[in-house]
Amino acid sequence: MPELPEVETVGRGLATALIGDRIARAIVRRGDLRRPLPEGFGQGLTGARVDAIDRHAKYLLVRLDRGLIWLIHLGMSGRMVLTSTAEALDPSPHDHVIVESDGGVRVTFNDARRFGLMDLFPADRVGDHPLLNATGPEPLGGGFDADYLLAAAEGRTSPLKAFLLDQKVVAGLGNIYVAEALYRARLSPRRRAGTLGRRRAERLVEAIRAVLTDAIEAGGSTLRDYVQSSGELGYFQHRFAVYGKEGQPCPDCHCVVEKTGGIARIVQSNRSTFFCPRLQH
DNA sequence: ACGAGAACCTGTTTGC
DNA sequence: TGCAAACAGGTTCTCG
Repeated sequence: MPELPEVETVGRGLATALIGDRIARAIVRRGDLRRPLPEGFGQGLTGARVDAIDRHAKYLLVRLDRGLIWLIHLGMSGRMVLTSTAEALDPSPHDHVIVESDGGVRVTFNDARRFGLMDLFPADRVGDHPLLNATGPEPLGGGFDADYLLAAAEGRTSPLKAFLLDQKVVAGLGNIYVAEALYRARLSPRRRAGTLGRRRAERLVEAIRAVLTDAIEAGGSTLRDYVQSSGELGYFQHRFAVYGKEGQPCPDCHCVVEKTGGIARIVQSNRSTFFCPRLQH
């Protein structure tokens, strides 16, 4: 489910709910996530104060006092649900980790597929954490520009779709926002990365930034509603131009479903790709 | 080193 | 309606 904008939204929701408070209780119902939770995970969280929450790629870094970082990745199906500790504890299936603050907030990590993961480690080791080191620049940060992308794409024969999904190239894009960014940049997902060239690289960088910024904004507005109602963070449906729109008219060129018209769906790297074959080259 | 594909796991949607 | 296949927004491993 979550790509960069969703993770950003979850982080903001957690920050509002938790920062400044201490973790009064941590319950591990199932520790075999994508990787097993580390030894002493629950005890390490208990009693710690939440000082800050940062996002790096699709990871959340919950900075605790005592020099610890609680690392969270939501995987494909991970969700964070906020409720009140005043309610009775009544876990649903796939509620794997439950954390309660002394401020009365209960945070439930639910993840049916268990592709998500958590870790707890000393903050001074953040620089050499293998998971965090495996990611490229933040797309909304200063290190991501046409020069960088051009250099990264040099000589690469893989399609732009696979290239942009590679977290070492740029951090935080997933299947949805790659499709949306390529559409916005008018670039075919099948184009070989190495054929990008400067002008297209500039367009692509701009499109990636714009698509993510829009989605984060949309997440911010849904956050206000969700925190008050369902308590579920980060699950929002931004309106997409091409993702999931197979067979529908292209929003920009209005081409319709014939041989060459409408939004097409193809499979690349075992994932669905949506694009407008008429506009994207 | 790179790229393609399978694998991890479970729930939901689609198709016959 | 029922059942099986396909599919799901992520990452990582293996193989060529």
